[in-house]
Amino acid sequence: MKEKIYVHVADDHKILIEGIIAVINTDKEIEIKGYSLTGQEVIDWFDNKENSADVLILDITMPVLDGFQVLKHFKKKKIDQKVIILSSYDDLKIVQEVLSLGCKGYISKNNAGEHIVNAIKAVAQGEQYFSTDIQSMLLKSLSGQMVPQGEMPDKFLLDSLTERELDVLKLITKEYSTIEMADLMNLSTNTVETYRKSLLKKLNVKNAVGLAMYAVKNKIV
Amino acid sequence: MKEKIYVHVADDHKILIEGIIAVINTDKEIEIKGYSLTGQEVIDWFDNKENSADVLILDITMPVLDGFQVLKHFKKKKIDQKVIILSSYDDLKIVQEVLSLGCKGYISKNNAGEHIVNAIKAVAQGEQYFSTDIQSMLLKSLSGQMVPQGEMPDKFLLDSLTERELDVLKLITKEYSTIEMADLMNLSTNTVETYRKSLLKKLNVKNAVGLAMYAVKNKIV
DNA sequence: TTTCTTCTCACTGTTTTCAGTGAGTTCCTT
DNA sequence: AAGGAACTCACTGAAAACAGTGAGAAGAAA
Repeated sequence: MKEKIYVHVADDHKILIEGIIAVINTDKEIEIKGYSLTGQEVIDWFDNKENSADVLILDITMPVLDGFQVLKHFKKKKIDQKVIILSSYDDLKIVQEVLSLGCKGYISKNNAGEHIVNAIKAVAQGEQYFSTDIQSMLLKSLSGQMVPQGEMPDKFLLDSLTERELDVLKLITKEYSTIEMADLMNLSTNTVETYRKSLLKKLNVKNAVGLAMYAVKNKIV
Repeated sequence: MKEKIYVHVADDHKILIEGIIAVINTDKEIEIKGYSLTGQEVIDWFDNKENSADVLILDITMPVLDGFQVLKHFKKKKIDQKVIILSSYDDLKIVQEVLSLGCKGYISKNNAGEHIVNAIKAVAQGEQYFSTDIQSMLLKSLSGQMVPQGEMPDKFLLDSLTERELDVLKLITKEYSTIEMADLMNLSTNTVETYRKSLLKKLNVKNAVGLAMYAVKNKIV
């Protein structure tokens, strides 16, 4: 028999906590050790030396200190608490934010039931866990298929660039010189210069730095 | 009984292909349909209308058109071929590059054996698949935990920059030339050049683009 | 067939950046 | 008072980027 995994749950809706407890109780390896209804309660609970949990299930939106602030508290105090975010918002920026705050898992409430047990076990073993919809979102964002809300990439200009121009643009952002690019692409330096100048003109910037910044803004790199 | 999954393998080392075939043959659901030793062969094979495969296992480094170019070919021809990259390079940039080129899976050769069958099945079903080491690398990069090998942690570098150097760095990202900066800051061009060179040295990059990219990565701009 | 785009390359010149070295000033700290 | 860091400037030479113009080849589209 394996060691038990102890879990603390935090969400401002008690009915949801009860649901989670019900799901978790179906698994003999996992045991609930208390719950909290606000971020403040979470912090207080863990501040008490007598309390501890292998994994903390944490909601983002809570009154009196939200999930972010709880994570920030752990980070500030250098407490290496394993946390799984249970969120209703499938927003890339939120996911990235909590990841950078050291959380180890993220599951959306939509399909929490099917994921929560596996997530707890994975995180307890030191792995990371993301529900399938979050995973696919993360991968899309990585492969540049995602459009961050608010700032639309300049589709117009972007589409006006040819394949070769894009190749050169990418290499420029990697600090390649014209000679190096020509070498790598098996082209004449004159040709690479042509693409470089064409990029400057099309994107209406005045130097290579402008090209690089454009590439960054438009998620080409 | 499920439908068979047909797979084509491409790698310039025949011994590796044989190994993969051996592993795959242990699973009755999957069947090999040909192999290629160069990127050109892959393209030719798929260009032949009589040939097809549910999944293509593709090496990156190959003579006569590498994996990148094969992916580009599919993209250009708007062929929605499911591809799993089998690479010896666990480099974030490469992973991102092939992801943006539409590949659906990425496993490193280190632990290909344990992953390849699952990868094929997952991708065949339309999912994405990444071996655990690649996954953790991707997640680290997302949460900003990635520390580029060899380099000093960026906090130190960033702190080592003086006020004036930061001023110049910011202006560089705005496409200012040395003369323009000198004018704006009421300094000699020589002075601005000094800061510029100091930045290049401290941040260990080779040109202004490198400086700009550093500034972006470290949210200076 | 003609037109258009893309890709390729060349030539000439100017401007800017990069590299190395040296040095005087102020201000802060020990 | 001495040392160090930051700020300032100068000079030289090489390398790279930028600017403008022109043009042939291949392929797709009208």
